[in-house]
Amino acid sequence: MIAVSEHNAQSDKHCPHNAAINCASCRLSAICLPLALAQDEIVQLDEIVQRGRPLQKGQHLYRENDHFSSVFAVRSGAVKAYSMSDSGEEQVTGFYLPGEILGMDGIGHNRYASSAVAMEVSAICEIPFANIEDLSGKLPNMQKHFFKLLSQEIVEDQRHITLVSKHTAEERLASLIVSISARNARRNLSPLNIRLPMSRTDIGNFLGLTIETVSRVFSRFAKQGLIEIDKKELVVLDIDALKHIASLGH
Amino acid sequence: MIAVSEHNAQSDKHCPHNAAINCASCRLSAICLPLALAQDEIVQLDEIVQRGRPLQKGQHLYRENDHFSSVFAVRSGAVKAYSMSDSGEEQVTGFYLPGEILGMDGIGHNRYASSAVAMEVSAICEIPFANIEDLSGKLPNMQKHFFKLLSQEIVEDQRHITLVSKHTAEERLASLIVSISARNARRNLSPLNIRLPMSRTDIGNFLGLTIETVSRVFSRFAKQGLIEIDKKELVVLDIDALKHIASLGH
DNA sequence: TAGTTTAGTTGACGTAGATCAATTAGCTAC
DNA sequence: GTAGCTAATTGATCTACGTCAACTAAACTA
Repeated sequence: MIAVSEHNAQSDKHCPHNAAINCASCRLSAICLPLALAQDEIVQLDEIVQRGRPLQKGQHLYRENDHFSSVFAVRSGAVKAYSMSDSGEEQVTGFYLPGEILGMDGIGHNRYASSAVAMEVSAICEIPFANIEDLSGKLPNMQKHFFKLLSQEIVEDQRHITLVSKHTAEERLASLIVSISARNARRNLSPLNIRLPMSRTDIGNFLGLTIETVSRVFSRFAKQGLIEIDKKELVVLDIDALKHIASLGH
Repeated sequence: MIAVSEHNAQSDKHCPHNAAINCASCRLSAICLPLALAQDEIVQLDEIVQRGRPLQKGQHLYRENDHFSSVFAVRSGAVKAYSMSDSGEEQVTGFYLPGEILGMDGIGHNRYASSAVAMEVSAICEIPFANIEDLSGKLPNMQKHFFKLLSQEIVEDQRHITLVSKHTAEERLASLIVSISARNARRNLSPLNIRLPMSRTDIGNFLGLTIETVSRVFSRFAKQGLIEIDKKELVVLDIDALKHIASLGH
């Protein structure tokens, strides 16, 4: 585990990835804790959250089959979760942006079902699950919050199943762009000027497409005037058109 | 809601779908509550479980966007969950066999994200979620159990994403056969003589394939001597070969 | 500054599975 | 009985996307 608190005072100063030092003042709390948690409840949660030194690009937060002990909230940067099939192939199961929570797939069998790796320098909050369980027993709102979080991930995954099993390449990619745009908006970032933290390979893997198809569809969208794209810099020119494409049946 | 308790004493006698009248004596409890629940804890759960009259084939347990109030355990029969995309297309999100629990996708937004319909005459236990929350606050084991259930569904869904986005038609169908076989075995039914409760259309929809492809792959498996199939009666002749196919990379 | 590596783009071609269509086998109705 | 369903099978053809391959442009290094 890399994200646990280490007291390296040096790197903890003046670093944009260490802006928040507690949940109550974290400007992401509205996403991370979309809550009916009272002020004192947040304080209690705050006490169990561990904040580590930023993860460098390529560093793992946890690996598939590691013993499960914590869930994690992304504070800054971006994290990719992926699992290996028996046959050794990688499947990207999700991208996690600031305010989002990952690692909940480990609860069921006390082992993580996926690995998580930073796609860029990232700050992470670690929340030991045993403490969440304790706190949930005492605070009904907390319990409810985590039941909801888990349930929402189920719904998301089922939407993703529909996406990859019934939709065309254009619909899948449009859907991802719209999703990232919406998640940027939630954090008060521009929904139209996006920096994609993931590679084409990751996008393709996540969407069940090859890298070549991803590249071609980006080019096609650009040619149609829906986006401008240069490497990882994406400008959305016609979000409505993309939403329309994303919601088409196949 | 159809499955709530109605006191129709008539139909509740001598019916194979009403064998168990409480959780403690239900022979499915090992699956439904794969638990560290103590005897008295099971009794407390038992008190909140409502057992209704059997659902007829085609009857709904709940519908997408219905107000969420309960999760459901299948006691006998088989249930299909599906959702409608914006474009009006059906996506089968899961098949639920005796001992399995459905409806948890409703927790996140207080509305079911899918509809659930009986594929054959089915007996269902309804468990009001508010009571689960109460009980979970009091019984840490109960809380843990439901956290696990939700997490396991996430893991299952992610496996399914891999299946439909990275595997061939043969691998998908072999995987489904192996899954149903294993779930039969868990209930002490034959893992080799299977009655499929779902139509070819449902299978195809679940696996992201057309009905024709499903039919062709069944025929191919039969020709290769891996199975015998006649309508919904499936005999598995070579489970190891099917497991091998199911675990191949594409 | 050239030399290597890595990420991405674009084109030509092949294929798994979709689509379209015809046929069969139960079922229910009357 | 036979007319009218619906579910499933099988064959012939089509196509979206994968595969293979060539090329470009950053970024890394020595």
